[in-house]
Amino acid sequence: MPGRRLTGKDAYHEEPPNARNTLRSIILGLLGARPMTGYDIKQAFDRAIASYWNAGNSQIYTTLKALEHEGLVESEVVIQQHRPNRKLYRLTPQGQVELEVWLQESAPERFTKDEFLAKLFFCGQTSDEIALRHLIEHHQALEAQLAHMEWVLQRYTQRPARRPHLLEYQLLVREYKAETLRADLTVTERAIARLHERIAGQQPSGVAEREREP
Amino acid sequence: MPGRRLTGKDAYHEEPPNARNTLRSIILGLLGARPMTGYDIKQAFDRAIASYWNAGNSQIYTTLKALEHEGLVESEVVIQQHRPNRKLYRLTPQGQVELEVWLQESAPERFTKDEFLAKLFFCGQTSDEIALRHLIEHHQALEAQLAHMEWVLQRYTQRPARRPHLLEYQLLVREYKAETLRADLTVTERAIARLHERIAGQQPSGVAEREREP
DNA sequence: TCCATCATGTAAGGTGTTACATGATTGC
DNA sequence: GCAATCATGTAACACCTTACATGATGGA
Repeated sequence: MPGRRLTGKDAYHEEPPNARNTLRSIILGLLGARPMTGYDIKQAFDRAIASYWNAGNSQIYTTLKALEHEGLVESEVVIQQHRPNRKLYRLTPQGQVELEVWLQESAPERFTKDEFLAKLFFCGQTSDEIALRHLIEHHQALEAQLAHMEWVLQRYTQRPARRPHLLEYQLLVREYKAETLRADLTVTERAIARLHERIAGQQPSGVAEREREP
Repeated sequence: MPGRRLTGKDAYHEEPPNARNTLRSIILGLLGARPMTGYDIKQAFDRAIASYWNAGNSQIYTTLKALEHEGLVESEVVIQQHRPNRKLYRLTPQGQVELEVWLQESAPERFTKDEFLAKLFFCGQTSDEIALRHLIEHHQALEAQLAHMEWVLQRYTQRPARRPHLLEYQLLVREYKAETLRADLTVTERAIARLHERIAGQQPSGVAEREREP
């Protein structure tokens, strides 16, 4: 065990200038509510957080190990009879502190990446039909996202809720995201309608085999 | 001209299963409109694309090199008198093809990452005052984004525009993004108002250690 | 029998960010 | 004199994704 006396990270860790560490903070946040396994955390992502952050198992398990190595979380193996054992993680006091620091820091507003918009931006270089297809597919995806959110919302609000105060902000985020989705749906619909019109109006001579309203 | 019969890359390139290559495609898209230098491309990002994609110089210049190495773009050095020379890139026919393929592919809808929402989600574990601060800062950031978009919009639409068809979709994306921003502003304002009320209503007494629910 | 769920991971490789390096010209 | 603009890059490293590996239980 090399260099154990130095409390692990403080001595030669030095927080690289490059680290954003959002995933770590999210995991700390989840563990702040209750002890969880890697599996639980993955489910939390898929059920509640996926629409604005996500992570694969590989990232989750390795991050948990790193956090434990740094003393921010600790684990305990819960032996089970008819299923694989669970490795249950919980925050240490240090982890609690780190979480509080993160919650108080302002989040730097970094641009978000959106491949759909990036592609749409260049659609002037291809045909309107293709652009229309992208818009329609995007519309479907937005509807699916909204549906998923509402589906999960029910499973959430039916149970009495362990800590109503925690739930409040979770619902706020949900509302925020839902509102954004609805706005996106509206703009997308408007764009689809406009494109439909344009395409119908400009090609009275049949191109391939598309039919249109008399 | 080495290995021309094999169309260049097919032979030993093999496209790793892991590659999304969005940045490359965006650069191809920009060069599809007109020849550009790395510097021009960076400006295009900052001016037009930054709200849904961005890249640092390092990524741009290395990607341009990679693209040239693969034969999708070619460059020519333009000598200048009183400034550094410009290395002007343009699409090759191959690059044109790759761009068209990308424009036709459906964009997989991947979740977007939003550190602000992630943090807000956990704000039940800290004080309402801190949450309020985050919301206010976020509101300011949203307004700044909108302002920037409108500022750029003017410089754009004043000039007669080289190719109006290209501009159309660029304006659509802008409209889309602006609409989203306005929706976000509205939800944020609503949340701020609610929080203000709550905070005002619940603490006629001291601030320090709150804890109670009558 | 086949598939989904529970549960924990490793390996490989692409993507993105920050910091650093250079250097002339123009405007305040 | 100082800062911004023009212009091109490299190095280091953190972050994220995909694919792969394992194995029992319980239901259709």
